[in-house]
Amino acid sequence: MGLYFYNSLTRQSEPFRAIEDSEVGMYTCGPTVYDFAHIGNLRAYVFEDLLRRTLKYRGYGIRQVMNLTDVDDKTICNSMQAGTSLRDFTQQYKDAFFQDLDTLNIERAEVYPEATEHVSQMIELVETLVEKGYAYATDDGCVYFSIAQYQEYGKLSGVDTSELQHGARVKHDEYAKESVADFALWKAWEKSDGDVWWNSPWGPGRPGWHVECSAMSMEYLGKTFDIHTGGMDNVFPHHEDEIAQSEAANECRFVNYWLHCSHLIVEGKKMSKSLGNFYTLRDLLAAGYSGREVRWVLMGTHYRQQLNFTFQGLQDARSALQRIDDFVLRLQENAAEEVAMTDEVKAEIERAEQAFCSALEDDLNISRAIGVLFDLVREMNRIMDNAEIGQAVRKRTLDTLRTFDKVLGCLHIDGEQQIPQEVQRLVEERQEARKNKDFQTADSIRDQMAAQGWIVEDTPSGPRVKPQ
RNA sequence: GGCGCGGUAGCCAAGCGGUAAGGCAGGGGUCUGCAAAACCUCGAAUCACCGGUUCGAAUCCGGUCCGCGCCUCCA
Repeated sequence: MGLYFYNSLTRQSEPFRAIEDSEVGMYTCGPTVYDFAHIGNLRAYVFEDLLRRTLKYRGYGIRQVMNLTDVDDKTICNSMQAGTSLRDFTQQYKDAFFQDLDTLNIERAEVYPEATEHVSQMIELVETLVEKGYAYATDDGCVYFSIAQYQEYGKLSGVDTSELQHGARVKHDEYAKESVADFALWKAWEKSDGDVWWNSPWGPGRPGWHVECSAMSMEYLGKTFDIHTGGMDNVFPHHEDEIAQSEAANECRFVNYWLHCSHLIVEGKKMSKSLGNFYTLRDLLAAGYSGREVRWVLMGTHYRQQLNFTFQGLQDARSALQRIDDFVLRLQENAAEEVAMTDEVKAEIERAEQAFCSALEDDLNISRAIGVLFDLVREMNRIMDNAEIGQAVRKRTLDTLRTFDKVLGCLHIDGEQQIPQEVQRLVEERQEARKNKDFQTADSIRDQMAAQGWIVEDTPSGPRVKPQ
């Protein structure tokens, strides 16, 4: 059927057509590095990783750009409170961010531009907008984008600028804006900014938030590119403003497909520090969960669906992954003899591969894809229960799982688990005892192994050893 | 107030006009020295509720209730 995405811009599912198949340009809104990422942020990054991996799986080349916002109000404020330079302050969270990506097995983007390294490009963009009459400078040294000048403003979010609720969180008197909906492209230096400022044609100051993504996407992906993603909350104003800036300045389409990911709630409630249900990845690791368990949970719900993150869900993930691990282990056991692949097996595998792919093609329907995976696990287990299967089938099935894992990124197929000699010796001793019908000794050896973190299971073809 | 999303078994979650995938948990069974794993099997008589459209609706339309999001820098 081909790849389909739900495009926020048109509010419907559309077939994906890349500008160039060899390299899909993708801009994914990245972290503001003033704190550790929380699981809500990470859900978005996992979603973007799934998107990236699915595109690759379908044969596209990728050029993904993810910005690191290392200057904004909060970042400046927090760094001053911490008494460190903006650079040192953000560096620790940049490092933490990449650690989190690794823990969740999120593939690296091709480029991670930092806002503070691209201020000159942002200034250029603002200058262009001023020249073209889309932006105006005020007496206090700020520059604003004039919504009134840009006819199509609101086309992404559907907001009617004339009906924007005034005053909710804006201090009217703070800025000399022509219209409340106008947004800052350049913010004049204030005392609270400390030593954080850059020179500009409008005096010292720093770029507005929205302009960074327009300038950096243009720098690394060109004026028009394929996909732009982010959280639902970015639709307005952030992405709306990006469209306005970019299309006004470049006089061409900015982005072809906008994909937005829904938020998550925790144990049925909105995640918030005051409710005590606010978690970073570190919190979950400290509680004994692994990165892949967290990845499984964050990935398992369709990205446009609100995800209910629960500790029960993490437990469930552990069990589900264990089921797959056991299946992989079973496939990896040496088959005594070569048994040809039957048509039944071949058909089963091909059907699974086909169904897995078409599920993902349908706007990344991961839940359906995972269902296909488990269908395959059950069918192949059934086949193995009923007949001896040979190496060819095992290899073919493992290859299929490897292919699935290119997208899922959390199956353990080729990680070699070395069984310590000591444990191996216990297994042999236990086998000896079992042969002599000395089950008391056999069971006590099993307990001994368990104490060392190893499980032994008896199968028709001999003992199977796996870590606890 | 404006705009938008969602409510499916004990829990998580697909399905979005043709009679309810999958995972976890639970009951029963097969296998096993015992286990474990695996397989088989049982389980939704309100798919939030009320109307409507249709031969047929969890799926479409209208209303109600509940949860959630955005409305100036929050994924």
